[in-house]
Amino acid sequence: MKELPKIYEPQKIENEIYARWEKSGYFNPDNIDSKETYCNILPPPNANGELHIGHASGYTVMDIFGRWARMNGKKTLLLPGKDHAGIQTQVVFEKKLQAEKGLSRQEIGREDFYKKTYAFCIDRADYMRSQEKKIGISADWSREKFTLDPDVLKTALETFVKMHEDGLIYKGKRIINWCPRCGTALSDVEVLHKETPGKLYFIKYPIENSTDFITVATTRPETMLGDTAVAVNPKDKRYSKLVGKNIILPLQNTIIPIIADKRIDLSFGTGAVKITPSHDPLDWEIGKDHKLEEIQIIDEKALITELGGKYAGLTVHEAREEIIKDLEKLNLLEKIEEMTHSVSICERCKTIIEPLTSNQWFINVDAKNFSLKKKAIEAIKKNEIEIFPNNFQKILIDWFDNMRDWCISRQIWWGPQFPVWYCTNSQLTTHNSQPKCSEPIISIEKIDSCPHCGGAVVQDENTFDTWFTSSQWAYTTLKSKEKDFEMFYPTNTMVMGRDLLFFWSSRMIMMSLYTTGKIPFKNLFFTGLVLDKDGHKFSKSRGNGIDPLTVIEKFGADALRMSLIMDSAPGQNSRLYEEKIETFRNFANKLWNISRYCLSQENFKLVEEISKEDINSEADRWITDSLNELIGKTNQLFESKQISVAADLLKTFTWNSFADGYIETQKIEKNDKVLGYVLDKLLKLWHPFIPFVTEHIWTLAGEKELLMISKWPAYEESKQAKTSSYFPFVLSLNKTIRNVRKEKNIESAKKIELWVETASASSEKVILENADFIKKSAGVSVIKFNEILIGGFIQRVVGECIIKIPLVGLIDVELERTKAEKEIANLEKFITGSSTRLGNKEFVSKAPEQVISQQKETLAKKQAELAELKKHLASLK
RNA sequence: GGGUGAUUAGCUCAGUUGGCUAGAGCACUUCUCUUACAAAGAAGGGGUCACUGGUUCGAGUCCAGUAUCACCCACCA
Repeated sequence: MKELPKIYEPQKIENEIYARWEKSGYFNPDNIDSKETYCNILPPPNANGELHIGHASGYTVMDIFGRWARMNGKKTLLLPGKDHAGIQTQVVFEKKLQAEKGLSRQEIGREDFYKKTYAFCIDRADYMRSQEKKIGISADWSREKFTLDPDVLKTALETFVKMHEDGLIYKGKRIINWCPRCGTALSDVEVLHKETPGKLYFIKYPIENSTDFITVATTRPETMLGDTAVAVNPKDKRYSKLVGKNIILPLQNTIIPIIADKRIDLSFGTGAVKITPSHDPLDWEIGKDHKLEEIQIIDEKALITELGGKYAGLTVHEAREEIIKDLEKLNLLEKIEEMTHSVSICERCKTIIEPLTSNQWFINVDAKNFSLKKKAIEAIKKNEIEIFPNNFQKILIDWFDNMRDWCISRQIWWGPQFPVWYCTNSQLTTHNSQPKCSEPIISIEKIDSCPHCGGAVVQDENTFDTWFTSSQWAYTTLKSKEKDFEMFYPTNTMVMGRDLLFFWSSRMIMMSLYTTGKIPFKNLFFTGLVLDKDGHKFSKSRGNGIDPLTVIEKFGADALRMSLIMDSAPGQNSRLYEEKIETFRNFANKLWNISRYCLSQENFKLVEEISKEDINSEADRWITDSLNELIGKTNQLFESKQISVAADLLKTFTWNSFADGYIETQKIEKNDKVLGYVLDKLLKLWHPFIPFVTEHIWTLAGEKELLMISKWPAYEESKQAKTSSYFPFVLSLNKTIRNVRKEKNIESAKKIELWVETASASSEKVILENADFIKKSAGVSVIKFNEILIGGFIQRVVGECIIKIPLVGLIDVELERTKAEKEIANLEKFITGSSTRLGNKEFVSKAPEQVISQQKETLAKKQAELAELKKHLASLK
């Protein structure tokens, strides 16, 4: 056996191991022969940058479940991909274009811009794929998809066609969120709200044919140019007489009505609200119900339109100042109050959103023939999808309940254009003469001329919302091979960050139910956000980012994986920092050294199965039994998706039981077969978490096949002993003796005597059985039971035994007294509590038998210990 | 305004059907380079489980309320 380095060096082996996995072909489910399948479609990162720590976190979770499934013999598919990420990528690439070539997208034109952005994405995707491999994802790269791949896109567009036929899609003028900087409409979820200090302006509107006024309060006085009504609550007695009358809108001098609407809050401002249907969502709703005119006075660049009269061309801000000045001159400004209110901003560029009416494409999410949101709610309520953490279920249902129609058109260039064509003759001909030409033509294939009149056609300028394609990802990816779709859909697991709850998970559920009639995934697992040491989000502006590749280079991929999943429950945020990663680097090294020790044993090899004959000692019984128990618990925890608890359990077993306990013991009582058996199982159990180091050790141990496809350990009930092993007692006995030796500075060559007092026959038996081991490892010459020892000795309590070590002349009476007193205090506290409980009739009558007998047993034991200790204390004078 | 989560050792966090004296890692103190491992080993200190009530024989765990923090949602003009 060649000499192995003391320190595990992940940098030297990880790439090679990944290459072996890939070459083996087992990432591809086609090469696994099984009837059972497992599928996780990986969330596609935006193909415009690089991986960040959040991606690494999600990927780790997915890969852990994936590798677990594969080792359980399932045809396992982790399907990777990339997202074109419409607006975001357009913003990123425009900046790049400007910085590198000094060109705007308008200067190179739509077609060229699209081509260049596409090439950019493909390039980034290549780089990102290499990053994903570094993390160790066992994904099938032969099936990798991009949201704009022709086959993927075709399926997505077919959904659009079908939805259009089913009447779930309409194009109409509605109020939408408009980002003036991005120059596009945004859906509700793409808008953020920010509490901002502002002013509330109270403006007097003169009542027609009267000298009276009605005062309205507004934070946006400039929108009054587009007012078409003033509304009050019908229950508001202050204004009931005015409803039905008209006012003269100042500055514009138009006549508009005073209306009653129950959506108006009596308690806010003056209770009277100016209604601007074109520039406020609620006003738009009210305007629609009252059939009010819509006057667009703000354009798509956030400038006042021609309809704004003398203010035309001003920015919103300028117009506001001018209007306030003019109102003051007219003596129509009653007062200004300071207030904070929430301002809508663009999720991508933080520009203030202008609500305005615009002609956009919408999905009706609550159609009569197929209510997307109701179907989704129904599936969730029936628990067809299990959600981790479970309480996200309610949040999701609430969100669906309040969901409004989904605006799917964007006025950007990057992304799939609507497959909709208009005949250029449609505007020239009357509706009656050529009805069909005025209808839009929906066609996935490119159209050159109008099928009705042969005239020229133009394609709809709009581009799809990114989430329109992403929401179909669960099946568009699989549908490019019909066999895959049949085999893997619905998928087993979806893992995503909690920030995607509304953006993505919700829409995937809706769209999948519509298109396939089935849920997209059976399990929906949310990861929390990864934060820095102080609990802040990682961000470029804060400069606190942790680059996954740097971490991998420094500590290894295994350490990164562990640090991302440990100490975190589903949906909970977790923190990441170097010291934490270091502890898992240290753990990988520990496992490495454990293995190094094992491999250094003569004739060592990994052992798949052992029989009863192979178990020689109490230590062997204990470790194999504990291991079996560990396997059982690990499997349960995997089933319930508690991987961090499972990893914690594995770590405790590996470090404390196996390394510190069994290996130390077995240096004296060798049993390489058990050693090989435990290591075999541990490498398998650890593999999903830390695939690189385990695979490496596996190979060094002489295994020819890959660990990645080895058989996952099964709990064997028949093997499990009825009672737990006494061996931990031997270990602690040993430890206590060694500790005494150390305290008293007894040189290792000097043997000591061990006098044991115990009423427990089983303890005595165990000590006798392990006498050789105790003698050798603790330097004991002779062991005596229940004999009277006179003279100086040190006394300790171990389990059900009092041990005495004669050490004439070496006893520090003061120290011994202190120790004894402290222990006595502890015991008395426990005994008091325990006796009180046992004296309580209710406890005795109501608690389960097992709890009571256990309590009694412990109490008796502790009382005996206490008596001994008191005797001992008395002897120490 | 509505909702969710958090609150356990100096720090970061586990603790899933309520049951022996509440755990881990890091940090700290003391000792040890003993041939798997100093990225380690041994020993040790450190906690009224945010607060107040309730249910229960028994509560870190269940219920109600309070406080502080974080996040999310919302058409507060």
